Amino acid sequence: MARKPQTRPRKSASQQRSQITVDALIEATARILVREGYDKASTNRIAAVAGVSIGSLYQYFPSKEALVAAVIERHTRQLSDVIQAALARAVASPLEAAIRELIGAAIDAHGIDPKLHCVLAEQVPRVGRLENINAVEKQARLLLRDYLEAHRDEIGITDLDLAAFILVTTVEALTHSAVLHRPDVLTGEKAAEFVDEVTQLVLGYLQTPPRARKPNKVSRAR
Amino acid sequence: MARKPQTRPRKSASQQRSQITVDALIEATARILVREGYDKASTNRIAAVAGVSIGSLYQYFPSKEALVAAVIERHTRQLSDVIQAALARAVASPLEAAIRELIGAAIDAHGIDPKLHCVLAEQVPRVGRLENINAVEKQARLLLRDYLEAHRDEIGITDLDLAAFILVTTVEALTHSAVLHRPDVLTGEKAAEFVDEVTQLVLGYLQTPPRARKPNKVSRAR
Amino acid sequence: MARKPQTRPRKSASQQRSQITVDALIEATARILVREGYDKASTNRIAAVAGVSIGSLYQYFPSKEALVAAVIERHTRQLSDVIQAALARAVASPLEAAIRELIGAAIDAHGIDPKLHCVLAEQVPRVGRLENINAVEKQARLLLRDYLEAHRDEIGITDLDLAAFILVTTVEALTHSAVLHRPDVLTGEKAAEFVDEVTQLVLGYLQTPPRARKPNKVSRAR
Amino acid sequence: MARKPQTRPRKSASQQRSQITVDALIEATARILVREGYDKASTNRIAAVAGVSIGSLYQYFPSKEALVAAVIERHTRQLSDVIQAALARAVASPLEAAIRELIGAAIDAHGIDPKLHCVLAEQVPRVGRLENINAVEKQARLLLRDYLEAHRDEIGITDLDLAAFILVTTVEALTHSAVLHRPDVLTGEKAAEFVDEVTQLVLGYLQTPPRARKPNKVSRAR
DNA sequence: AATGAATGAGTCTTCATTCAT
DNA sequence: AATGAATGAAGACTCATTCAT
Repeated sequence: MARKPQTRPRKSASQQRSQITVDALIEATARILVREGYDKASTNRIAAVAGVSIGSLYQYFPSKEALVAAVIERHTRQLSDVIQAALARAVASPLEAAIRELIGAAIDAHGIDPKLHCVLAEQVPRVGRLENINAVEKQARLLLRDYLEAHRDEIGITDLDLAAFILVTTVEALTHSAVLHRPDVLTGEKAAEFVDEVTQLVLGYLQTPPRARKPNKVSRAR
Repeated sequence: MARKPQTRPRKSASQQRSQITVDALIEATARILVREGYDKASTNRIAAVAGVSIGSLYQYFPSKEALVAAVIERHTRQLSDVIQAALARAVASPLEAAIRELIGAAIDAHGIDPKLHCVLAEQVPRVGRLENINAVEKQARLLLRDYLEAHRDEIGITDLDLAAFILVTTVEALTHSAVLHRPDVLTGEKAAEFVDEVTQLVLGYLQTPPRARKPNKVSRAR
Repeated sequence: MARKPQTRPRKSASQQRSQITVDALIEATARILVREGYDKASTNRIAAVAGVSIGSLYQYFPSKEALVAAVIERHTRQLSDVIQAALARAVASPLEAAIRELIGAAIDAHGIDPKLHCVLAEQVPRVGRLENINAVEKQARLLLRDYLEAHRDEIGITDLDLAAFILVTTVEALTHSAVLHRPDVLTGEKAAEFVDEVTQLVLGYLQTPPRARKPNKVSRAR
Repeated sequence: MARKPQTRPRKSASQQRSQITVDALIEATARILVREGYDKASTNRIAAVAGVSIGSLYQYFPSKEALVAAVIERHTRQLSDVIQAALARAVASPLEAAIRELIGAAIDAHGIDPKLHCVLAEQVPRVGRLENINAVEKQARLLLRDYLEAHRDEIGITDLDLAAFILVTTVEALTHSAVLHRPDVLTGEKAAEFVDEVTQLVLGYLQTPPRARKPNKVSRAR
């Protein structure tokens, strides 16, 4: 790779140029997805918005799908960074602080590019390479499980996989749904209340003593 | 709709025939969505599967969007019926039984046509009149709010709108996500455990005495 | 098929309309191939020349290849008819008359649409469905072989497969090449001379007594 | 071409380098034509296979057509050399030996790069300057005509142009067709038989005494 | 009403060729 | 000279929708 010293600057220059093109394409895709929706995101339109020829688009992305996948990946990486950082901070914290950290991270994550997040969640067909939109959640599930394991004696739950699944799903859904349907609760002083409520929800669940649980069957109506 | 009895039998007959055609088209659309995905659901294909000419399709539905909207509406109505029935039963029940009723209803609702539910949720672009997929949730939120209001003294929460939002979102998300990612927890004996856990989550939240809540701020990392 | 009597005329009418469209497309393809060459024969251009929308083109032909294949088939069928008829006449004729019949048929066949014949022979890539351009020759080979078998005692050759191969290839090549490179020998009084010469070539070969053949090796230069 | 000896070594060096590049490009083109067909032979692909940048390709060849023409020319020259050599040997030989020489040469020529020969014959559109694939035949026709002229008294034919045309076309077509459709007759002991048969065909034709020819008309069916 | 042939705007994608570095 | 990024005209093909019968 670094074998041709004299061509390095040249190559570096062209690599830089390529990178600019690639970035412009991803950015244009994201912008179109947000502003006009998935259906309007045709490759020709993306190229035009990126200020790049359609030929260049196909030099870097083999298909429209690959382009959208790149947008997803970029967005996912940003989310992931926020979540990772929060969980890293949380790992040494006591239970409640950790939970608050997690919830705060979820809110922050959903604040990264909310419009894009919605489009990716609602309009992009989860098929082929595009189905790993939920990768972040999976990852969060695993990390949280580890945390719960380390704090096993503080909580009254035995099936930690299930608990992690429930918690991550709940926190994600609440944040996501709040962004979409109740953006008011995420701004100003209401935000703190929202965090408190969700913390309460989660904490109450985790700390329930095992004996309080009654595993009686429910008669489910057909 | 089926109220007009014997009068004008001829027209009634043709109305009936029309209804059959309409149903066939909606059914064909749903089947194709499930079996082949949104992208493959072309109007010509739908007409063919419905055993109807493309011309007739456009006689009853002005656009492809209208067709998909009809599928959504039909599915939504089915979900709605289940939820409504459960909430009607729950309205006179004590808190825990009501919660279990709600969770059971959510699970039942997701069992109506899970494949179609997923496709509608994941592949159908939520644009134009197609965005009322979430109408059921809205309705459930209102009904639940009424219930909580009636049981205000049993619960330690003041913002009932927020509480209803949190509960409905949580239960829906957990059920939906379980169907998609952890179908195992919804079958056999695990199902009861799942209901218990979610009940615990919800009940613990609702019953927390107001004094136990500490509204201290979290330092949210950027 | 003939079950719906009352719709017959209607259906027949639309079938007729379809047939007109199909014919127009094949004819347009052939014309473009002749006038502008294979490369210029784009589906959009074909549709335009046929006075038909591109959508209709794809309603009847799944691909450009299918369209060209249809042209080949149509041309091939015409050639085939001429050859078949000649061989049918020849089957009861004595050797020389049969040979003359065959050569005459080859010339007639090449006169059907010489320009198209050349384009098909020279410009159409023999790949996929398009490779059976040579089907006619194959068929002629088999028919001729049967004839030779029936006249075995008049000819001095044992390997009839090889003989049929040689004869068909030779006659086809001479006619084809004459059309391309020496069109003069196929018109006017020269035509008769050409037929005489080729007849002589073929007849001389077939009638050579076996004893005249000397199978001595040739030293082939590398 | 390689005549300029030691003078100006620098330039000579670069000329040499250029020649290497040119050869690599022609070779790459030929290889791709053979391995993947005409359609897959894009200029970018050719440059890549040749280990040369697309820019350099266009430094040496003004168009794709020029590149393919160079391949044709190179192949044609190789064929030509074989044919020329054979005819040079044949010029002093008696009739039968000369004929055998010619046939052997045709077979050898078709053995030079049979795959490439087929691709050039079947897939490369004969348009523009690409149509001189048949140049070799033309040349052979002239040379053979001269030979026949010199041996006029041994043969029973008056129209030597026509005779040369018939002979060259026949021998070429038989060899070509054998390579394509009956490769078995060109290998092992069958090869000798094939040469014998073709020799017989040609010799029989040439030696027919004029008086044996009967120029009676054929009634050609329309 | 029903039919299905016809429409054509618009999509994805390729590839010969140019040109800044 | 060499490089390879960029270009964009053009091609194959799809599909929602219209309309003559």
